[in-house]
Amino acid sequence: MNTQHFSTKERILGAAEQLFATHGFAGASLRQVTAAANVNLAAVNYHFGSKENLINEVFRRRLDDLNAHRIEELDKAAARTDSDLEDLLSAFIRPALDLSLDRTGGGAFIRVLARAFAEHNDALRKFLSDNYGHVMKRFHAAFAQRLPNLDKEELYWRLDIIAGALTYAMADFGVIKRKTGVTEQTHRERAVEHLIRFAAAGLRAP
Amino acid sequence: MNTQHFSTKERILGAAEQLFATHGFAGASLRQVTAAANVNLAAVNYHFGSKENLINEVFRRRLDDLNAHRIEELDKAAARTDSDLEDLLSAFIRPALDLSLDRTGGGAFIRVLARAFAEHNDALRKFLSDNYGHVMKRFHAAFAQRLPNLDKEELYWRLDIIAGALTYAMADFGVIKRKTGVTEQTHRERAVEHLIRFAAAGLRAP
DNA sequence: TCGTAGGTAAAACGAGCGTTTGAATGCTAC
DNA sequence: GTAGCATTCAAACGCTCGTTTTACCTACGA
Repeated sequence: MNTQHFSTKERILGAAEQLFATHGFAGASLRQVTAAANVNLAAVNYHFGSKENLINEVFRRRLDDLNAHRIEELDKAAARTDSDLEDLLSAFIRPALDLSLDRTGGGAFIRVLARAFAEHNDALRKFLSDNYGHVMKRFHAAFAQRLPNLDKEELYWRLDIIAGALTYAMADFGVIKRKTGVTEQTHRERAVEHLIRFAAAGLRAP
Repeated sequence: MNTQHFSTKERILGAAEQLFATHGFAGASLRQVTAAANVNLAAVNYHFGSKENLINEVFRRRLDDLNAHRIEELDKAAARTDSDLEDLLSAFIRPALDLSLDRTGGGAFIRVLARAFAEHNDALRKFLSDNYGHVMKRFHAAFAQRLPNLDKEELYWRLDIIAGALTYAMADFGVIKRKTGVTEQTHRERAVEHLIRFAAAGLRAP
């Protein structure tokens, strides 16, 4: 993580992601971050202006990719005529799984994202809604097409529940512990399979 | 909240709950807490010993009640011969709803609980598992009886997903905004109805 | 070769942190 | 009424926080 061929900005972002995931935004200090990144303390304010803005950049770095992949997968699923509910769910869920398994710290990012929900920060919510609201709209439309008998508002509720369960599962909040002999990757993939099966049945509920 | 007929300890616990929910454990200072509680700064260390211990007491105050109510409701549902899956889910979910609507700050506590999951604190997880693990066991047994064809491990996964979705819904993490003219109470009750319907279908999935 | 701009460095700023201290206060039992 | 105890209070402790300042390095175009 601290290897020298990453730029100062990249090393700060990586270290901040890890430490925000572990200790929270208030709990991780810039002195911890810069020490972990092996850069000078003043580098954060030089490159990012403030701690607040560093937090925003930690989000931007990952979310653009995540939601682009979701749209990409959704388009693929929509193109095929034989795609079902599980395929749509997979388009939404698997990119998050891939990110959580990314070896450059994506797993930490999912935990950061979960913290962001807990922060209940209005500015951040607006940022998420403004930048990624269209993704939710696209998925809603796709699901609505497959579930023509489901009330629109009811569908919104159910998608919200799925997003919550996904965040919870990917951030490893749950009580189910990984068994010895099962890799982290396998554990997460199983969680996704269970989640998709569960969510598909929930969506099909009358 | 600051009315004088509450004891100093009670006023500190109430103010701490609110501020931990809003700003997190690290983000809320004892100066903020004692100011909101209208007590002297030194009162926290006098009555609770440390900030760390104050956090523990905030949990203990609510969780004993919550899980006692869950067991109570579960026993009631189990006693009736015509009880179904939805009744069991209700026994698990409604006490959390009631707590979230409690006018003495229970709503804030649910958000504190969600933060605790995000903290990923091993000591806290052990505390929760030690003190309330038997509740999950009771519910697992009850669900297993109603779903004899469902694999035991599969059931654990699904209950974990439901707990995640519940935490997410009750802590108001979701993107669904309360419409004007709908009270907070009504909004939460609708969330619970949706959640129970969704979860019941998910549990019945093959 | 020199001037300049981009980046890094160490040190310090004022503010706020959790905690401790010791004196003042209120209450109860004698 | 007063001794003894629990509680409250103002003040201060040492420390860490995010941020700013100022000096220094280094590379590159003129």
